[in-house]
Amino acid sequence: MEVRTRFAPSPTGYLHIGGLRTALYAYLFAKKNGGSFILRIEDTDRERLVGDACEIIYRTLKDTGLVYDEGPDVGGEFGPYIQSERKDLYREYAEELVRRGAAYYCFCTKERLVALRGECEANGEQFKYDKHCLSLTPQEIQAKLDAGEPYVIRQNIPTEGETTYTDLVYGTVTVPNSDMEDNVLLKSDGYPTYNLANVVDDHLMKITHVIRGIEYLSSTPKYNLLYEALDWDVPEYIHLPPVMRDKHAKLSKRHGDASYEDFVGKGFLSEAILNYIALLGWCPEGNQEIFTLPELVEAFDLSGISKSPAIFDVDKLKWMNAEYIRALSEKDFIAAAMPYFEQAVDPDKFDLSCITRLIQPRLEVLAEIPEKIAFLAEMPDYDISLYNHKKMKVTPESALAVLKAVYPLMEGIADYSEIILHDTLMEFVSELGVKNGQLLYPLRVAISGVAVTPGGAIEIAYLLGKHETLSRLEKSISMLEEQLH
RNA sequence: GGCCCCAUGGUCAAGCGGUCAAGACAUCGCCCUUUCACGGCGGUAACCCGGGUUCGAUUCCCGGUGGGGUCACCA
Repeated sequence: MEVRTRFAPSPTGYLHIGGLRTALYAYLFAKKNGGSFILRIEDTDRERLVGDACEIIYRTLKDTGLVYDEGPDVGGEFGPYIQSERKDLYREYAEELVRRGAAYYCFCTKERLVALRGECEANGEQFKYDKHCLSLTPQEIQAKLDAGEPYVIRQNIPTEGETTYTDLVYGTVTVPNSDMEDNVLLKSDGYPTYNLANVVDDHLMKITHVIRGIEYLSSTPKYNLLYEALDWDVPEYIHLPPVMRDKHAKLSKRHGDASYEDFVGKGFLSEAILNYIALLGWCPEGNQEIFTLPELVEAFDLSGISKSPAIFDVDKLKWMNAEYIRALSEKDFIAAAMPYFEQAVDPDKFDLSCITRLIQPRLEVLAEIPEKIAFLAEMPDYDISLYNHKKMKVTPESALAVLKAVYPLMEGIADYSEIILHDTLMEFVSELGVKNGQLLYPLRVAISGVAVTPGGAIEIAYLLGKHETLSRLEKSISMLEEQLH
């Protein structure tokens, strides 16, 4: 039988990291087994809908390469793939469940439910619907229906016994039936709840493996009771441990945790994010950590899925992102970095290939680019204490002397290329009989104006061009002269 | 609180009865070096506790503790 998995998000906003990981695993499992990956939108809660949430979901899955074989915007033979468009379907099955005794009409008012809840709390008991409407006669039910009384359809859970199933990650899970409640299957607005919709759709869409968060682990027996009542095959279950922000809390928007889009906005590469979250809760057999999507598909195996929560570690994501940045070809790097280049400099004025060579190995996230190259656009005001370098035995005084000596030399370079610059300066170093740093360190400060730069004096002098370099050098020399005398 | 699930360094984690208990991130030190990175080398750091089972438990069982999940006309 063909393996079919699905990612079934509810369109309530952006796609968070945990949700994206669920989608990833569902995709990997399907593809690893040569199966299909389906996207289904679960929008049965009409009050929590967020306008463009579906678009965000489509876009994120496309950006990350998690292409779904069937879904709202791509079609498929089991559509529609948006639950609100399947509304009428659920009522049929809810009524069938009623006919089979696995569900029943409930006309209880909100007020009665609230009262019941209050009563339970007063007695220190766990609230549980009391099956009040289960005792209604068919005639009574029909009368209420005819009178147009609002109603819901509830699942009729056995009061005794227990329900067991086997999860492919967690193993055997057993829940006493008495602990489960007669949940609402069909709401008074005619929409199904998750309890009904997930069962109906997973069956109709021929989903073979249900991959979802662990929050469904203990309610799965309820769903299985539904499958059984309808004489349907129960799918395999793969529940996933949560992705945590820290030891106590899950990653969530409410706590301001970053979403996939936030990370992209900060200069994280899509591939790096996906690679990192793949390893959050799953471990491949070997020690490989950097994986392309196809490699992940190849390596993915259920036995590597962890059972305990995993804390999201931005530091490791940063490291991995840096690995991905460094692996980019020059062309790809420039393309990805261009928006950031533009924030700091006029890209037309600089040798981007050279800038790339300098900053590519020094970045963890693309967003660091502007701050690292801002000095190229304009030399900042700086303090002459920058010239102090103990190990190099450089002081503002020694710097001044060396800068004055090197100025005419640089002024005299006719063919101002990186190589000539390098050879000229290195030759001068040996003439002076000093260490490289005693010339190059102060020179770098003099033309950059900052303590830390990507690349050294030679590269910076080249990037700046002869005119700008000399002008900055001149400025630095006069500043030193002014302040030292 | 009831029920379900989980438990190896700060973090991700390998391990699946006998290991000096992998690897990665972070951290620390050294090397490289014109600053900072990159790169290379090395260090610090872990089996939650108590009972069993066994010749032998990180590994199996039970209890405790700790953590997570769930108890909606949300998913």
